[in-house]
Amino acid sequence: MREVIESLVSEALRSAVQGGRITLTELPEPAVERPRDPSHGDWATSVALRTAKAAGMNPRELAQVLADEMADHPDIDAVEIAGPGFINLRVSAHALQRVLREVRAEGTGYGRLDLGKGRRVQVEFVSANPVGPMHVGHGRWAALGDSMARVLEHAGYSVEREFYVNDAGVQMDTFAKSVAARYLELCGREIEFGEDWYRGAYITEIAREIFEAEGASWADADPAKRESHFKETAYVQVLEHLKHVLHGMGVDFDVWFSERTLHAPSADGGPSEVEQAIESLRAAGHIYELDDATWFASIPFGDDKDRVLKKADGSYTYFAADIAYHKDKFDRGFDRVIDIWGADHHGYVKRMEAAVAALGHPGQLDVVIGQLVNLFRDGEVVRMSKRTGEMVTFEDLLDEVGPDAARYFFLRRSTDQPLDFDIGLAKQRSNENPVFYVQYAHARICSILRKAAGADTSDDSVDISATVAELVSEDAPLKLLAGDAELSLMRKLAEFPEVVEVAALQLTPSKLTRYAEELAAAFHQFYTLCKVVDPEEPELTAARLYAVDATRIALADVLVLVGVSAPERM
RNA sequence: GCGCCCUUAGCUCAGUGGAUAGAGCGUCCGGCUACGAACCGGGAGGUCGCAGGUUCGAAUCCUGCAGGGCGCACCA
Repeated sequence: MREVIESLVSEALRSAVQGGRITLTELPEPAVERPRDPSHGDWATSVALRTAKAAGMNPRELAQVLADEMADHPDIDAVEIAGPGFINLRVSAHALQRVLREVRAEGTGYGRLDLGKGRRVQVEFVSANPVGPMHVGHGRWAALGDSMARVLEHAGYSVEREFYVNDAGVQMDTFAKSVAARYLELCGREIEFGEDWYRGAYITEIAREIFEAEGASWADADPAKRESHFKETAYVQVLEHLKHVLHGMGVDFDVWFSERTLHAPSADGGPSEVEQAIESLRAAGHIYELDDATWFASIPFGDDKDRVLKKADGSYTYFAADIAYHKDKFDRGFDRVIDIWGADHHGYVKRMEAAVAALGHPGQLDVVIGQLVNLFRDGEVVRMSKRTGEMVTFEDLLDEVGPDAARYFFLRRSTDQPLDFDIGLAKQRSNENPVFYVQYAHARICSILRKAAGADTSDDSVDISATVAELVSEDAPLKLLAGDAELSLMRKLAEFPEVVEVAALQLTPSKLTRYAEELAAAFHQFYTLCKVVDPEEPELTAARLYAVDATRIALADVLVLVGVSAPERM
């Protein structure tokens, strides 16, 4: 619809210039927007205000010339000039009714766009260290990343979801030591527990599983061998657990990328990917040696200071591995890479962007910073601590509120806003809970359709799509849908492709929950004012059933992008 | 000290340089002998943190200040 309006305005400008009614050396952008106030119409353009000076006319005068050019378009009912020189356009009922046909024809594909033109995008998110349970923030990244991927797919990108597994490095060793210590306790040994070791109850659980499976045989083994064995056993367990929890919220990854593979020698025994990445930067002239360390000159790429890649002791920094990781991503052919990180990593963004630019992919990395989650229960802050073992984990939260409420609440705030998550509210089945408000609209529609079809309302096996196929006819006289509530509903349905576009361009899936609530509200208002099933008005009933079914489809579509179910009954 | 994010109604938050700044909750008033009242309608409630600047026009862009959050390793 936006394109239609934009070309209408551009056409009016061109025609007015050609006809000599205005004088411009250059045609301006159409500057089309949706007015905040619905009484100003469906669309407005400020083009007359912006170009009045260049055209040497006063804005209202210019607006009048342009309005005259636009008046005859079949999709436009009214063109009005308002305020200092806005041109307000009202879309015709006919054009809105056509939207209903579009929604039903496209079904789950309604709102699909070709912004991506099939370009390959990778979204990397969660990437929690596999040394313990995920915290609630991980849940937020999971919901955010997965919905972002869904939106990008809907907008025409080819998307892959990836989880970076930090299976190398000291936190893995700490993890192994911690598990080994608990294991030795179970074997009845006295142990000394390191200060920075992990103390969560889950460590003891893992140790117990190993103890039960393998007995006390490792108690007298060489500590290094024992820890190495425990590391592998335990981390695989944790990783499987992470997959399981994420899957429980409907989040599944295409690729689980192991950090270790970056450090390992190549297949033919040559240099590792980390070494190759450094060499590739060296070849491009971005590497120097200082104080026995190898440095990446990142300042020229906008970083605050240059960064060490290889330390004086010969080992590589985490950043070096991350550069290799991102080089690997681009080597795999992605046109665009999106990383979702917690706010506690924002200091890392500049150097990563610098590295990606130095590797020859400037501007192809987007880092989305997600602010943290504060958990509340009945107004009280719930503290999270990775070490005390008393934290509320992402899994705990999911068990308590369920995947629908969890995903919906995680998406409801914009990403750069810290999220206050109220467990009590998420569990409430009341009008205070927005996820139920939206799902209720969908269930209510299904109920109307069942009722209209004369279906037995107690029969749970009634299939809604079969009901619809029988009930809703393409011959329905949609021109009868001309009341305010009906027009508002159709306007809201028409907005969906724009919402997908904005969410995809700005990487802000939170727009979806807002839209879902607006669409649900438009439907509830329509329902209150318009009786759908009326035996005395068969024509009107047919038309309204058509509109109701289109709403059902669009609600289901937006909920798919959010990642929340669209129940037929509640 | 430096950097990033935030500051909008009593609360939680929307708000792509446009018109009289919006929603939900809370509060007050009203609506089921019609298809799901888990719903709908209406009222009250604002110096958009403060001060400058840019322009036809600023909650939005720029600068400074204040308050809050998070970071500033040859850690990962």
